[in-house]
Amino acid sequence: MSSSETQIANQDCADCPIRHRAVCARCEADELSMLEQMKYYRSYEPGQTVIWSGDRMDFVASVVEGIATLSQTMEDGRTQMVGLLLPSDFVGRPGRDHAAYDVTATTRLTMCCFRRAPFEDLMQRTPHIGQRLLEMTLDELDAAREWMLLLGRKTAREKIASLLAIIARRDATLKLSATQGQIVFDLPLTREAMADYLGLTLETVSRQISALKRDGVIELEGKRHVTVPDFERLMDETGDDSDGGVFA
Amino acid sequence: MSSSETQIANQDCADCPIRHRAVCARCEADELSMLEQMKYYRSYEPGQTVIWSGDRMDFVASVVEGIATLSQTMEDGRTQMVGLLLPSDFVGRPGRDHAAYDVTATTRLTMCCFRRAPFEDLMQRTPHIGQRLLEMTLDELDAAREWMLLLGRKTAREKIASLLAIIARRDATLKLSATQGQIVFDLPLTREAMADYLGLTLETVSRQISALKRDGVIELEGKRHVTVPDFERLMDETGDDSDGGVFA
DNA sequence: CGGGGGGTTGATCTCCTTCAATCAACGTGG
DNA sequence: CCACGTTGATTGAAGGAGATCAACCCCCCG
Repeated sequence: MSSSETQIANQDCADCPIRHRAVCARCEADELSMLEQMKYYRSYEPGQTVIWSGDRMDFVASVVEGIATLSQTMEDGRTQMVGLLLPSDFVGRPGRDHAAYDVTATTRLTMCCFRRAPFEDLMQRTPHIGQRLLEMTLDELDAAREWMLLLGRKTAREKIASLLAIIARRDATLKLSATQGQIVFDLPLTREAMADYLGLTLETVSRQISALKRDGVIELEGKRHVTVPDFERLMDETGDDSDGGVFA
Repeated sequence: MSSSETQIANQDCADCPIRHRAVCARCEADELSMLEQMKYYRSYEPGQTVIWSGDRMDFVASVVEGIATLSQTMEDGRTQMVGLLLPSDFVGRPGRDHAAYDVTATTRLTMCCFRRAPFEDLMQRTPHIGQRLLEMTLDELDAAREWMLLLGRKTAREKIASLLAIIARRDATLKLSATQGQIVFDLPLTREAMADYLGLTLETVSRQISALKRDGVIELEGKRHVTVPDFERLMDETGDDSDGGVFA
């Protein structure tokens, strides 16, 4: 546990923004109240480390608000992001008492935490939690495999386009706007974080973003505010086939 | 379903080589007999495709014997392996009726199959299956993330060394021999398959294997038979830190 | 003997990294 | 209020790791 995190008041599960998508999504009223009793919130500032790889981890948690990254670092400092944690995503692994990755807040972050032992205990008695966690883990596995294709086979330009497309699509779904035509959003990551995610250097990231701007695929206002005039055009740059991705 | 696969006689679950490690690992006698009633075996020849990405998939299965690969291909032919399926590994996703990846046998392959609907049905009533599947999926997710680090940040030489180390270690555990000092094993993959796994070209794979041989890290007899005179030396070439990997 | 699959090696090219300078935005202390 | 340092980003020049294109080898099999 890091020193400068803040402990904040619990919110009612009924009003929780991630109620229908997190590990608790399938829980009945009685199951939910069990979780409600044991939950507690923690918040972190942008840039703050939630946990270091190898640290003892006595809790599991759901991201309620904000964005965090999951990353691995080699001895010589090379680092690779292995996951982007968005609201409703789950942190920690039942049955594992040490963190396997570094978890870092990139924006202000609020997490809904459960001490590990009681959570695992409840999971044994509540199939709904395990079922939902399985579903979420399978989704993460698909995402990880999609990322393996990106890391192993895509060009720098395709990597950038793919990342932008993913963020754009996520943002559009969140705002309930259409994923076609013009899309506007803010980048939640620094150039360095993007580089760590994409297996590139930050200079290459910067150059490719400039190139996409020069070619009219995107427009930039400041460093972070992005306008995609034609989402289809962006998709063409990702190298993915035109249809819906994993499900052909 | 491919045309030239063979249907073979069922084996008794009690004698099954993967009984204690597959999805069925935690099942009680009664649960096991339910699975036993619905299971059927299929075999495939080396090089044969088990299923194509996008195909309808009416079954799930466990690998009983042999090795298969899970891979993704882009329209222009670039392909990336996203998983290596070894005995006891699970194929297919409950709740998904189309394959998300190409599955190909690299050796002669035997799978223990279950039709999807009855399997999902049983899974609802049998928490032991879901629990074990969750555990296995979490392991796969860890493996995928380790592979992301390899694909995104390791050099060609480190990639080859890492792959050799993984195969060597797996082989040693299988033979119950020590993972230190001299290790001998056979490569289950062609140079091309290795390239697809590592995000390299087959030429680079060949060159780096030659380099490791030249430097005395490995010895080759034929194209496939490998001797690692000093496993620690090989580990030094992987770029991973000396201690146990994911669990620091 | 011919042919093909799998593998090695060489020459060249290119995309991305590396190293470095520069810039804009921002905060801070004299 | 301005000099200064810091952080995040852009851009340039040079170099290198790995890709690409191509020739050739080995071995098995029909």
